[in-house]
Amino acid sequence: MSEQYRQARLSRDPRFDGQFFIAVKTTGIFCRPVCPAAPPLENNVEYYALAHQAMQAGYRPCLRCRPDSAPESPAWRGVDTTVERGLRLLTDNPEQNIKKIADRLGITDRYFRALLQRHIGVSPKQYRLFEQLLFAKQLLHQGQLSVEQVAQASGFTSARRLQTHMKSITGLTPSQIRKRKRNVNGQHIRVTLPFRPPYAWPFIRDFLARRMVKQVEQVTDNSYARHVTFGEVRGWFRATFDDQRCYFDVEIELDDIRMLKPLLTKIRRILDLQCDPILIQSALLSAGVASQDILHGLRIPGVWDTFEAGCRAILGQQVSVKAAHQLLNTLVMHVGRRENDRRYFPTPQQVADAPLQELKMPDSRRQTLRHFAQHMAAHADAASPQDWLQLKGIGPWTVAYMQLRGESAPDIWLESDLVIKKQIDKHRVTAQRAAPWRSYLTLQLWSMA
DNA sequence: GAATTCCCCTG
DNA sequence: CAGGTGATATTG
Repeated sequence: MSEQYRQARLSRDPRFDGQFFIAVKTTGIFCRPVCPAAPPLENNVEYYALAHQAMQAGYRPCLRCRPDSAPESPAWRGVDTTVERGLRLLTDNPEQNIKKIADRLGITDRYFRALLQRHIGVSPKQYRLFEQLLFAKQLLHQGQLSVEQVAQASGFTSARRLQTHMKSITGLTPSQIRKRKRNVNGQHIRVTLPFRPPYAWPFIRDFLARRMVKQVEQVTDNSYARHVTFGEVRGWFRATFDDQRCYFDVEIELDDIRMLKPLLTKIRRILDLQCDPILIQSALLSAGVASQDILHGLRIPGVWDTFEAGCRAILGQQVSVKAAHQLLNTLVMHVGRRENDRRYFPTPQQVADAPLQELKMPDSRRQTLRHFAQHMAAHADAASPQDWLQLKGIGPWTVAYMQLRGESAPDIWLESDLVIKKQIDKHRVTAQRAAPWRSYLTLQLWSMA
């Protein structure tokens, strides 16, 4: 195992970035496999699967390669182990208390602590703290936000707390971490979101462009931008693709800086940045996709949330992508809130209350859309696929589409889709062999049509 | 015990 | 003024 690590770090191959971390015993610093610094001697090196473990062991993050900005490991790496699920829950629900998380895992909080301690040597609380610190570190490097704002954005209740912890873990104060002067005049917050190459940007771009909602989204040759809302909080982002450096350069405007983390999580999902393309590629090959047909770096193009995905799916029933696109734009034009030249995708309540007469489609589908919106308005947080299926006019295809695009679920197989049916025969693929990544197979087949 | 808040220092 | 730090009272 350590021989593989050795080769991976010496080659500095970005495909290994985020998979493990290299701690250097002589300096007390830990790095990413892509660190530009001279590779340390094997004798002086320790390997860790998680940045948190290296920090727990007393190492501080390297200032050159910034382990805080390594791409996240795939969400599904060992998706069945309780530990991995627990870690994911801890990061995805930073506010929720440990006991609740243990409940969701079906174990007691005491056992959860013990489990984490044994497997990764970090307590749940520490894990969260390290996570916050790494995020804060990234924001400090970006240089747009004050220390106070960074503290807020990374989930600390005060700048004081950020300071103490930052100093105790890295030995440096927040402003020392920020090597350049703070850029107060910068218009936008800027963050880089890394991915593991390759990334099939042209595919994602064209996919998004063909379904783009005017005034809400904007797709250019190398970027995707949109206006968003988190309840009352409004925001905007633009993610610009950088193939060379293997990241998206993201500009952000936000009313409430505390929403920064949730927004970045959304963007990561929409652009499917945590995907491990090598894994996907081999899944596609074993399903029987010809190697010259394979789209290298294929990702799932996400949408903002399941409600929006549901609207898109319902409006896309029985019609072409082009017609669905037309309907979607009509819906947003008439129902979405408008402010100056910007427009926001409508909320479930807004759609539920709208007459929807402008939509040129059968009345039954209008009803479906309305019922769906009412349902989503009533059960905003507890929406589940089973519930959606109960609604008249929502069948397996629609639900699958919602999960594929709205949740970026990796294993959605749109078997009832007409295009997919044709493609299965034509290319003689065995979908089962692509599990648990059949969403990618679905997209691959769509793209070949 | 740890977090929070406040005060005051420095550049 | 922004940021860093020690001291203090309060809290669970």
